[in-house]
Amino acid sequence: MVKITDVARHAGVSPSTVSYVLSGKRSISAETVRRVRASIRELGYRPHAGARALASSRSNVLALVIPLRTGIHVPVVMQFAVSVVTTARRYDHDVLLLTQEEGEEGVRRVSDSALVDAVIVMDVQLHDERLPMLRSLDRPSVLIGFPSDTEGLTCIDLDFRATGEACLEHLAGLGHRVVGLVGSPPEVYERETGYAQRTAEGFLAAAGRHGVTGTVHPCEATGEAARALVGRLLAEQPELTAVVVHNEPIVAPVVKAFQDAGRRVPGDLSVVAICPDELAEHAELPLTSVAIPAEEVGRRSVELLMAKLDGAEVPPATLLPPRLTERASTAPAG
Amino acid sequence: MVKITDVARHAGVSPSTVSYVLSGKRSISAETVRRVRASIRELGYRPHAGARALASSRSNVLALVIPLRTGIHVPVVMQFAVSVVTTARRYDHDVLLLTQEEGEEGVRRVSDSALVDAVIVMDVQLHDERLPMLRSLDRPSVLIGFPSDTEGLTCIDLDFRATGEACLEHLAGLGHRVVGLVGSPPEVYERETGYAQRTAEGFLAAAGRHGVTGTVHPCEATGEAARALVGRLLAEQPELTAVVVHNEPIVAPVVKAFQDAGRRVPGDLSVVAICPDELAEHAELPLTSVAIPAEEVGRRSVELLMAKLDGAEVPPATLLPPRLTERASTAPAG
DNA sequence: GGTACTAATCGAAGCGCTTCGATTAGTCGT
DNA sequence: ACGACTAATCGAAGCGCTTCGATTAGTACC
Repeated sequence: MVKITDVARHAGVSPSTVSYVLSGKRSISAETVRRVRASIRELGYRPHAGARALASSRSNVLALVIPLRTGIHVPVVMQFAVSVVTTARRYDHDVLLLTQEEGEEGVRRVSDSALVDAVIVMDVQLHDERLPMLRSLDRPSVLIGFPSDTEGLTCIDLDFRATGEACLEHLAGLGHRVVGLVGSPPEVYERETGYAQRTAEGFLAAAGRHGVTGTVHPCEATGEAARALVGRLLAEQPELTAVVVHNEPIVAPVVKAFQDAGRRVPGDLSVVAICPDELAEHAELPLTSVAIPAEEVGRRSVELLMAKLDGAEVPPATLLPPRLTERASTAPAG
Repeated sequence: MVKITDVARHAGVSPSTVSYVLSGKRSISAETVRRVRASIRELGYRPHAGARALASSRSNVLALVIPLRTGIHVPVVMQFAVSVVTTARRYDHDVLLLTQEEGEEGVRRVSDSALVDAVIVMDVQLHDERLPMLRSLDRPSVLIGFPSDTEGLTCIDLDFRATGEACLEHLAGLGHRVVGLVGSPPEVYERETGYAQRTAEGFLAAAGRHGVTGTVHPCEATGEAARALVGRLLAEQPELTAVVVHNEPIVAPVVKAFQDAGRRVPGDLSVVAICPDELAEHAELPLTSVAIPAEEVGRRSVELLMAKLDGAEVPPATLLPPRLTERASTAPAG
């Protein structure tokens, strides 16, 4: 193994000079920098990560905690993880993968042992049991999702309230006057990630502002439940001309149920989905949708962490604006 | 930060004794072990990962290189990654996530800097450009998939040859005499992972042995291509009573195309898929299939690496036997 | 020309751990 | 009772790096 003293000898300087060339923390003459760089290249030198971490108390590794719960859309998690890794590399950091299975203990372990410098936690619930641990951690962290109490934390996520508004406003703009929100399962509205409530709030608030009749309908994530709900909607709200679907697994079933009931999409009924883009794109009928911006959330999380590691103040809450993409499932109200 | 000397003082022993209690590399009296353990717990001591890595030249971290290419089934990658992380933890190791984007350079970097002790590389191609690097690496590695030249490497994967055989034999056992293999896109049969060829070989070999007419049909991974192929099959092989589909994205389209052509599945036509279990299970019609054993591959990869790190000899090639699960898409030949 | 800088470099200490003798007691066999 | 072990423990060296003065030389100012 080639070490810093080898490089130093080869370049005719002291080890500390090599270190300063690498870190740029002191000024070194251009000529010396050149020689040292050449030696490094020639010898194929790589600083020993452990030694560096020990001496500098920085490991240049981030921990990423990914969720395993069922009901999580796997491709989105993956997209997010890739984005985190890619961005971390731009800041000369690597990413350690932790699963939620290990829970609190895992984060504690890698943090207390100084294996990582900072932590990203995905899929944070409204009343997440990991919050006290994250608050007491002596390393910066970023949460994906908003707990009910964000005191002392840094959170980032899609702005679901604005998303609910955007969906309704798109439909209102097309002339729809009676719009339903097909939402998450009922229990999600009490606990969990909080995004369900926020979407509904935004949806209803915008409906109020635009004089649209908006109603919210929680729905289990099964095809059956979706068909049953559509049946009820058709019976009870004959004026309904559009729905927003915020429940990934049943996006397709809902559309199909309306079609099977003789409604043409988007001729008789417009549909806006809140779901990953590739799901909306590759549906039988490409759907107008607001995407989960996994790539951006991942990138921004890392950027926030880097700022925190540099000792900078960062906004405690980052809400990403929704982007609505028009596809083939929405049309002006007939 | 609490360090080993703190624990030593608290327990009334020397630091080296604490270290030996932790590593078990020398015998320590039961009483001392008890006291040291108690102090560790009481003080909340965690060895500093960097210091440990520096002193022991072991980081207890594995690198996992995941693929990003399109055409890779994301949930399988995820399942695999989770299995690697979970198993690694059982051996007191963590997992560093690398993307293929970084390529060779990434592996070199984390390996040469002693950030990781060993490497797992997913999605290895027949003529993978990373092979020379992996061979020259001074750390153990395990490849998921078989390159054409496995000299000096440790590889593991589903036994695709046996998989092709198993599919055909299942159908032969049900009395089918003319069976088609709907395979990967044509180009995959030349380069890439080699699994396509092996499956086809096994399929044809078994067909020969059982006196079955077996034919192989490469197919692009689009619904259109699938429909076109099914049209041709129906026209050119009227005797055909079963197909094996080894091309994830078009499993459903192929089934649908046969149904649309008036063939009942499995009444008139049996279908065996080679694809992830959850895809076969959750299809409209649950499909008889051979699964990609992602969990097992992940687990075994880590076990192989741990053995190599212990200096043990391991088999250069591990072929996992296929498991065929009967579901609703196969029936005796009418 | 002397003080006061800044730029460039070096040497040494120290980060927290593991590991290799060395040391001390105790056990056994004869 | 004495050499020959083994079990249990300690002390010190050293892993490869960063960082903090200290040092030297050169520049600027009045």
